[in-house]
Amino acid sequence: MNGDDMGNDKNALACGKSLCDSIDISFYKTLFDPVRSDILIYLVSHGKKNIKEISENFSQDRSVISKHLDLMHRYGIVLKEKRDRRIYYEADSRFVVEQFEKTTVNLKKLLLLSNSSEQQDK
Amino acid sequence: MNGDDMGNDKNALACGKSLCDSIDISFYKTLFDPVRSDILIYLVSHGKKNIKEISENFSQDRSVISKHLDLMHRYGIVLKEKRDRRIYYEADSRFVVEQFEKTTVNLKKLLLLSNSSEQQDK
DNA sequence: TAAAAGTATGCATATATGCACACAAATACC
DNA sequence: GGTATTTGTGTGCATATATGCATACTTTTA
Repeated sequence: MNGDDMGNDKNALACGKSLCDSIDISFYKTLFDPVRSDILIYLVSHGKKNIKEISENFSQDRSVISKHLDLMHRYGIVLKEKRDRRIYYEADSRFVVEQFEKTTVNLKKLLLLSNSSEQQDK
Repeated sequence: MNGDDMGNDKNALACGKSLCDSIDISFYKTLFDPVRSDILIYLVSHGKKNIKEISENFSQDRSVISKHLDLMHRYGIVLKEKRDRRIYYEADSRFVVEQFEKTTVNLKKLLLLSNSSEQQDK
C-alpha cells in the first residue's frame, strides 16, 4: 500500500471496515480444518467425550487431539466440563450456528452495501 | 481411526455426513486469509480492477496478488473478465453471501439435528 | 505406589506465503 | 515491421505457520 494514495484512492481498509474487523477469522480458520471439523462432527453425533475416547477414534495421538480441542475451546466451538479425573468436551452447536448467522448478516451489509452505487454491474 | 471399531463405535465420518462433505472447506479457507479478504473488500468498494491496480494498493508483489486472485477465482469469490490487454477482477458478492446462507442452513441440519436424541448427554 | 488422563516440549515435516526474477502475450510507438 | 513497454503468469528459493509424533511431565485417582 502506497502512502501517497491513502485517503483518496484508499487502500482496502481505509474505506470502512475490513472482513477481519467484522468477522472472527480465527474462529473460521479453527473450524475449517479437516481434523477439527471431524472432531466437531464426532462430538455432535456422540455427545460428551473425553480426550482419550476421542483420540481412540482418530488416527492422531492424544497430545495432538488435546491441542486441537484446546483451540476449538478457545474459539467457543466446544464446551469443556471437568468430571472426576476426566475432562469432557461437547460441541457447542448452537454457538457455531449463531456465528454463521451473524456472519451472514455482516457479510450482506459489507458486501452488498455498495450495490446501490454500483448495482447493475453489467 | 482404528479399523476394528469401524461400524460399531464408528469414526467421525461413519455416522452420516462430515462437514467436508456438505461444506466447501476450500472456499472458506480461501476466503479467510487476511490478504485475500482484504482484496475482496477492496474489490467490493472499488469495482472492477486489474492486477496492476490492485497490487499498487497492497504491499505484496504483482505475482503474489496474481496467485491470490487465481485462488479466489477458482472458488468463485471473484469474477474475471478480459478487456484489451488487461484482466479485470470483480468481487462476486452475491455468490459469497449465497455460500454463507447455504452453509448456515446445512450447519443447522448437521449440528442441531441430534438435539432431540442427544439432549440428555448421558 | 502405580496407573490413568491430560498437557507441555522438542523435533520433523507439510503447507502457505512472499519475493525476485524470468518469461509470454498483447499492445504501443518509432 | 520491428522493438520496447505493459500486464500477467510461472519458477525457484526462503521463510512462516500448522500439523503430527514421541516423550516426559503433572495431577488425580485406584
